[in-house]
Amino acid sequence: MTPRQQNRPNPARRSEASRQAILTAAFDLVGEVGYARLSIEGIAARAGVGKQTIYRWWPSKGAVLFDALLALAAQGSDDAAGAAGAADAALPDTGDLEQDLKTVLRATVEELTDPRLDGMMRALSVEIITDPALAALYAERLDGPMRELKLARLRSAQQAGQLPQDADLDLAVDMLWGVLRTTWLERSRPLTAEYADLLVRTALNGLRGPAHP
Amino acid sequence: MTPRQQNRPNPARRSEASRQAILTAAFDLVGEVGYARLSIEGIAARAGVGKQTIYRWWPSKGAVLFDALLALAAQGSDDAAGAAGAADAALPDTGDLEQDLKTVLRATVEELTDPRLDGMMRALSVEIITDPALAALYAERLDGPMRELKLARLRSAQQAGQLPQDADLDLAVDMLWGVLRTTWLERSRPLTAEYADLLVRTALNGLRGPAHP
Amino acid sequence: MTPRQQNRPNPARRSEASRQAILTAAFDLVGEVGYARLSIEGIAARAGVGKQTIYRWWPSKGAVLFDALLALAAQGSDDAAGAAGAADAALPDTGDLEQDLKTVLRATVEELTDPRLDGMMRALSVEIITDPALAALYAERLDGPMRELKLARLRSAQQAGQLPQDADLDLAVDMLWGVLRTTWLERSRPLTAEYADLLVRTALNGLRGPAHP
Amino acid sequence: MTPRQQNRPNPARRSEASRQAILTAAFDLVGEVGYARLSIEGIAARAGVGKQTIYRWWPSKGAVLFDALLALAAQGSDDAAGAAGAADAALPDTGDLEQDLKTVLRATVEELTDPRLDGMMRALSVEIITDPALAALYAERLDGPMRELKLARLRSAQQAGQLPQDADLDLAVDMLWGVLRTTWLERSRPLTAEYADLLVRTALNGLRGPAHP
DNA sequence: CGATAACCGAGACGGTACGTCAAGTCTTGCA
DNA sequence: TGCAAGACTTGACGTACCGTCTCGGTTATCG
Repeated sequence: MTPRQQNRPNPARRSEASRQAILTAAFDLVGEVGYARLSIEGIAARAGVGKQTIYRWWPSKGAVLFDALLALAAQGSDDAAGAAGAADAALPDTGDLEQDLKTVLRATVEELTDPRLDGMMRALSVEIITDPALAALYAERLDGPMRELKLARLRSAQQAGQLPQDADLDLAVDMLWGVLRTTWLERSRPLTAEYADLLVRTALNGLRGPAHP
Repeated sequence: MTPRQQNRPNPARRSEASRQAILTAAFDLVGEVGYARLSIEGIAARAGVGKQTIYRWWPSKGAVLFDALLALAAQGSDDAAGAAGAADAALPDTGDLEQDLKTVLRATVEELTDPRLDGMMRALSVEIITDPALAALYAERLDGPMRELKLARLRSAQQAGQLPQDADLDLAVDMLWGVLRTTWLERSRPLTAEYADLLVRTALNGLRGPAHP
Repeated sequence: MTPRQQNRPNPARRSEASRQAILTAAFDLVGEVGYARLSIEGIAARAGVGKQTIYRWWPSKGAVLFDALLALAAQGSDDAAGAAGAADAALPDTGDLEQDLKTVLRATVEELTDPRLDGMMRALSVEIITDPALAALYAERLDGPMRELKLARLRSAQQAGQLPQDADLDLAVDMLWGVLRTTWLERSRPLTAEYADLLVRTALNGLRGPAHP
Repeated sequence: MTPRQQNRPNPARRSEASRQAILTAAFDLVGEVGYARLSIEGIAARAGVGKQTIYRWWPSKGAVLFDALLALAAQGSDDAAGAAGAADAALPDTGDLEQDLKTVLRATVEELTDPRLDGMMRALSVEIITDPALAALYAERLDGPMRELKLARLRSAQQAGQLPQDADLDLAVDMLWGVLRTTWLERSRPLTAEYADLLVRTALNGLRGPAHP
């Protein structure tokens, strides 16, 4: 028997309408007022919901944001390359690794430039930085699946001989998307398609192995 | 004539003791209770200072944290490699770029593992993500000088023929320290000396190799 | 035709077990946590009953308390002199009015000193003060019958020539029990048998007519 | 040295305007919406004051009501016979005890008939019934002084030979005003001037007559 | 005698108010 | 005037209950 958590509300009786309203309100509000002025009371009011309905189902503001993003991902599962792409999606694989990566990173740049997604992602980032539990959840549910897609594309390239057999693919992912993420978070330089291209070129060089051993 | 700010208190009459007490209290508290529970009132109380004394000299909690880190950097200016190293410091230059970078990144890993610095840096990161003005200040006063040191070391290697003339050194810095930063912020994997080494090796490959093969 | 209330539950199908459990829980809880912390949710939980079962049969918290006291009275109908004595009981009538009244008021003092009854009566008093409808119900169902018993005893004394024919017996009841009640409610002095005795002596004097016309 | 309470706010810096606004708002609101719907938030909002300002200076809603009534008493100190009469006031003393008492009790009836004072007094009564600490405060600060005035008048009558030397004057006060209070609280009969007169006549009989015949 | 309507337990829901914490502003009195 | 102290308004926190409203699951008549 699967162990049951006790004292928890019964998910079977959960109001789907309220859940949707809350996630939508959270997403809308974070885009309108930003993270600093985002409040649970505000979300509840906007969603036309009692505060307790939020506290009943989510442990923290961050968890709500997280679910809002998850819902967004599930909804927009057609956009294979989307940062919030669904689990069954796949990165493009035309055989040309560099070109494919550029396509994907340009799309990511596009997303992070959209003010609503920018606000949402920043808010979630703050929560993740602050709350290790949420960070773990994020790693498992959002970052994990996404990373798997990326790794799959790189493995495909590896099998095609475009990357060395001993390349650290995990690190490759960090280099490509991690750098992009830091640059965006710290606003250290404008995010452009050119920047994405440069990133891909340089990182791939590093992975292809020593040019001058 | 330098443009004058009006309605501002007179810095000449500022109490240095209070300033020091506030910065110390901020640093201590962020290490003890974390960012989420850090409050201006708490800092003022710990510093034995009126709240107004904080509001008089700093525009936001983030600005206090920022100054606290600046003070820390100034104080520990002997540690050339420290993330908080002073402006006149320099990165080690033994002629062996890879080894030097490993040394520096290992030191950075060390710092980010220290709970007090970890707390402080996370707190500041949150503020920077949220507040573009603070991000700009950070870029100018802390990240900028540090980046200059890093660029200097890379330029030195470039002149020594260890890096191509057309290598994008700014991007190199992003790849090395930016990846480290993301990994730390998201706790996506444990920060170790080995990870630092791997990072250096791979990134240098990317820079050394032909960008346009 | 007797007009029927519509939309009301069918009393025939009412669960007696639940009714008893609710009244018992209400009585126990008011004794344990006091009026201020008494809640319908608490009563329902303690009684192992759904909230709706309370709302279905009682219009307010006060009404529950009222019924709880009524049930108590019906249950303890042997104690003729009890404040919660049953309808068919009678006050003692030995022929000695003063002595009989002292007996009854001492018993009342005894009851109001019992912590559980004290809590219950205070709670009910609060509801009565606040809610005129409940006050009317109380007057009709609890205070009324009790008052009738008291009046009966006084009338008996009147017929025995122990009280003037024109004495206002209603006022006499107020003077005896009303004063006791106020003293108890306001805790303005300790409730003792001696106090009861003094009360009886003095009030009877007032009723026996002018000593110095 | 008088012992000082610690951790308490400094009364010297208290805002008199806020204090007045709160007491006025409490009095007005209790008259408008009644005790059941009276809330601290409501009082704060009506007074244009932060909730914390109420919690800073009063321990409970009852304490606010108490002070509101005290303020009312101090303000209306001219009305010597008022239930809220000031400490230096005195009951009328024309030499005719019965007439004087009728005058005073009629005035009390008048007050308790005023909807605003009725609401206020009911609210305070509920709090007093519930909270022994407030009951003690009430006894000391409001009921005590008032009772002293009443006792003074009765003592004067005693010296004039209108009451026996061994009459229990405290009980006399209970009989006169206590009965009135219970009748009012329980709404057991309409409060009229006639009722007040009857009460005075009967109670005085009890006191004048021989306690031990 | 099986359907079908009701009560019942449980508890999710939109709300109101609670009492607390902290934000940022303002005032007072000391140095 | 800078400062410590702290009272002020504001607003959000997370909790407790309110009274209403489903949900399945027993009963317990009635067709």
